Amino acid sequence: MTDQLSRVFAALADPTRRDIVARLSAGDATVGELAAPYDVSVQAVSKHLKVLSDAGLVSQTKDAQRRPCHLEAEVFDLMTKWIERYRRQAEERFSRLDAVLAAMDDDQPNRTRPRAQGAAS
Amino acid sequence: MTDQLSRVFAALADPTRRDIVARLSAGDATVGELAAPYDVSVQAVSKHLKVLSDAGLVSQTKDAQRRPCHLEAEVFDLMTKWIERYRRQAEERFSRLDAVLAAMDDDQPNRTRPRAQGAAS
DNA sequence: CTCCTAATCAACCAGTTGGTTGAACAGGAG
DNA sequence: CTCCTGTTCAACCAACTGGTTGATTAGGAG
Repeated sequence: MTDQLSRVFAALADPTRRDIVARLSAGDATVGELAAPYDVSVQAVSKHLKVLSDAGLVSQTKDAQRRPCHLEAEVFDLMTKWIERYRRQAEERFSRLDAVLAAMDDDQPNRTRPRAQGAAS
Repeated sequence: MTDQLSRVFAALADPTRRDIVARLSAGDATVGELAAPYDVSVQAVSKHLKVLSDAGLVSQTKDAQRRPCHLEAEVFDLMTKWIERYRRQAEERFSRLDAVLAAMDDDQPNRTRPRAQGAAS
């Protein structure tokens, strides 16, 4: 799982990590602050933050002993782009199919419909 | 990992599964057709399809022995909504911080700035 | 009916994941 | 210096993942 997109999706597949992202979207926070609401160890949260930061979703800076965490929102674009590409493609296919079916109905109302496979590349 | 959002993110964390989604966005396909390009067994691809269909990303119908797979694009909205929510929130926070910094500059041009953490983009 | 094809089920294996505990490190505070 | 705080490192464990092979089911073709 070497590529960033995989790391980003994998990072967000965990509810605790999504929750951490949600809280960081409201403002930076230290590891301890982030760990407080959960009944898992600070070490576990530290691991979650490592996963998030390996995915490029979070960055950490130094402030004495503290490591304030900051959300890197740009990485979201990577996902959004990927998602939008295929959603748009799928939707276009639907409308094309609809058009074809409509044309066929106009043309020969009683013909059986083809399987919706024709647009495969 | 019970909730659907987790299942969707986890499903897309695998490059092979993302590739399958990409191909299905161009048109429906059978398990065998989907397995052909990869050098893994058909069983492995069948497992990938189970993961995708458990996530609600893919549905399978029956056509004799064949199981044509179809992409369910609506599930993408679930992700997009989640992503957009927190990205927007984070971006609003940035602009608010920018406003604060601007106000400070107007007020006392020579004061040292707080750590420029928020505006880093 | 028998044979072939498409797909899934079942058992197994190596590697990863999310958690634990205990030790270590870095940096103020007394 | 010593102590306390915040965080990470290291080793370990149970559960899950992505892959394999072999058996099984479902359905058309001869």
